[in-house]
Parts: sequence; structure tokens; C-alpha cells
Amino acid sequence: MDKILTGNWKSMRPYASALDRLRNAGLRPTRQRLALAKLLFENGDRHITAEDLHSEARNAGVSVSLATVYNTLHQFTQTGLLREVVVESGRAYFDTNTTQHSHFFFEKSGRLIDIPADAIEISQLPSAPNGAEISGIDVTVRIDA
Amino acid sequence: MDKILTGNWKSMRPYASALDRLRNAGLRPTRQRLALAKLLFENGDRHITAEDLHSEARNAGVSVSLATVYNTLHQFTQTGLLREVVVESGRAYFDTNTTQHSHFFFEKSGRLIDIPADAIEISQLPSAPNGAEISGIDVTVRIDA
DNA sequence: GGCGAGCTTAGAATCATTCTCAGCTTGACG
DNA sequence: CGTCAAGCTGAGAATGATTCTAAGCTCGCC
Repeated sequence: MDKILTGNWKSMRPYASALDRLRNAGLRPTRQRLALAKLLFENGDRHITAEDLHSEARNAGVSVSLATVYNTLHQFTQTGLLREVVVESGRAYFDTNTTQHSHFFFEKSGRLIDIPADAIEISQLPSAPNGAEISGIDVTVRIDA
Repeated sequence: MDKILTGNWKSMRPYASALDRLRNAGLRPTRQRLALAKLLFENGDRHITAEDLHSEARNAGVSVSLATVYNTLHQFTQTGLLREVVVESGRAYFDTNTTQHSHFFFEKSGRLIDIPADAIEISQLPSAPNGAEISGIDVTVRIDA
């Protein structure tokens, strides 16, 4: 790992960045949470399933159980580090981009890619019944490929 | 059941209507498919899970296995009689309204209701990558209740 | 009234996910 | 630095939805 040579630690020390995320989320920075956070957040925007993250961790030499991967993904989701995306019944994807945006979903390959928020526009949203609160709007554009 | 007294058989004989749906879809009108079609299509727009349809059938005195309910729902979906709606990983809903429209999803109760197509408006859809074909656009408005 | 393709079904199998709970870590504190 | 409780982890069992299997019915047709 790099030594800290400048004040720009954020870009110099990705590890610290993962650490900070956990701290800010109020989660204890354990070995496995740090490792998963690094895999998740140091590779750009990602859409990943629990199984995939698990094997990715294994391949990276990180020993972590599938149960912990599930726990971690849910904790990250609850604390706003991740967003869960539902596009296929029977499989859950987790998205590292937590800002409001939509997705293209390739039905055959199961691949998911972002549609920037400003590339799609929803006007005239009807208000929720009984003044209930809207907790999110999901837009999925399905591609038959 | 009513006798056929007028030429307006479509509204007078819901049974025939279910029969016709199956015929048009190229599915053999078996006892269980007819029964399920009646439950599904003669009660207005519905959003239902396989389990729920199964117990509804049972309660209506129709003997049908859960496997058949699943088979039937998928056949109906493939032939365009139903639309599958994915809002929760781990549970599949089937919608008798196959026209383009969106949904409110009540996360706590698991209830799903239609938002008429003209109550929401999507402008500026980005075209699918590589000229792939868009097979559908799903919009779900999640309600935290 | 007989046949073969298509259906149905009970139960086993599968898959993703969750639960259990005993044992290990971590951060706090002295 | 040791100690400790709260928090975390993980192996394996449990769960719940869905799919598969393969054996036995049914439907429509001749």
C-alpha cells in the first residue's frame, strides 16, 4: 500500500475510503466488511448478486461465508451504501450507485446497466393513495437480449 | 348459469369467454385451465401470486395442483394472456391487465395496484444499446406502507 | 371406442436466501 | 497491554418459492 505522501488521502488510500464508509454508516469495520466494501466500491458502479460477490471475494483470496455476504449486503443497503434492484423474481441485485436512476436489463444474460437519471424523464407522477409516502420509483427497461 | 337468450353471448357467458381466450392462445381448454382462467379474468384486473391463485381455486372447490397453477400461469404469460410483474425478489405476481401501465407497490402489505398508463408519462427514452429491442418498460412506485 | 399428444400431479429436487447459535473479533476501558 | 461484552462470523440446517420428474389421466380426433 502507498505511504501517505500528500494530504490527498482520499484518492491515495482507497482502503481508508472503505473504512470511512463503514464508519459513517455506523458499522464496525471488520475484516470481511472492509474486504467486501473494497470490492464493491473500488471498481466503479456495479450491479452484483450475493453469489457473485461471494465468489469474487473468494477469488481475491478473501475468506468470507455466503451468509456474511448476505448480511453485509443487507446492512449496506439499510445504511444507504447500496441500493437493491429487483428485476427478476428469484434473484436480487445490489447497485453501488445509490442515486436516483434507471436500468436497462438484458433478460438473456442477466446483465444490468445504468441509465443516467437525466436520460429518462417521468412527468406527472400521480400522488400516492391516502397521502402515503413514496419510498422509491423504479424504472426498468427490459431488453430482449 | 344463464341460458343464452340473446346474441350477446360474450357478456352473457363468461365461461365461453374463458374458453375463447384459451382457444385463441392455442392452449387446450382443460378443466383446470378453464377454472383458473375464470378466476383470473372474471373478476376485473387482478395481481395475484401462484400460491394465492392456488388457494383461491381450492376454496372455489376446484381441484388443481400447485404445479399446474405454475404451469398455467407461465403458459398464460407466454401467450400474452397475463403479464408477469416483478417487484419483490422471491415472489412473482401475475397481472391480468396486459396493457402498458405502471404500479404502486405497497411494500409492507405486498399489495399491488395499477397506475393508469396516462397518469404517468415517460419522455425521452434512451434507445437500447446496439439497436437491441426493448421488450418492456416497468415502472414501479414503491409505497412505504 | 381407441390413440397419441398433451396435461396433470405428487413428491422430490433445486435455488436463493435466511436462520441458528456456538465461537471469534473488536473497541472500550482501565 | 489484558479483559470483556457487544457485535460479528460461519457451517450447516431450515425455509419458501419455484421447477422438475415420470407416471398416469384427458382431450380431440378418426
